[in-house]
Amino acid sequence: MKNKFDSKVYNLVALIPLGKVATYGQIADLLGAYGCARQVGWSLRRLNLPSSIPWYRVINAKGEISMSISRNGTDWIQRDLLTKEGILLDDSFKIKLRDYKWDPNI
DNA sequence: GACTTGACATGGA
DNA sequence: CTCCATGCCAAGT
Repeated sequence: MKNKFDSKVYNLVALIPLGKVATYGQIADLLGAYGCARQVGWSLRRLNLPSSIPWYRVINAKGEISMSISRNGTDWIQRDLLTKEGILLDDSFKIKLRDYKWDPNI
């Protein structure tokens, strides 16, 4: 929580209802930083594990899980957590955004 | 201190 | 829907 940006990201991500997912674009937009989706991921990337934030509910616009390089192998854990929450993936390992996309209370 | 990379989004092809 | 190129901002090297 270096700046408000990070705090907002965590707060917003924490507000994502269980069984729902949000895209970086939505998070960034709600933060008022339209186009700064990368920073959203950056903030999470720095403080995800030591936090109780459901970062795994945040995915990219393609509906895929944001798995990067061997993040200690937490990439598959993310998929597992999502599946446990009822967020199933299709054959292309893509989340059905049509059904699981979070509807932010504007 | 400057350049490159990064868990992305959007628009065009 | 997928792939390429561009833009945003900050951290890492």
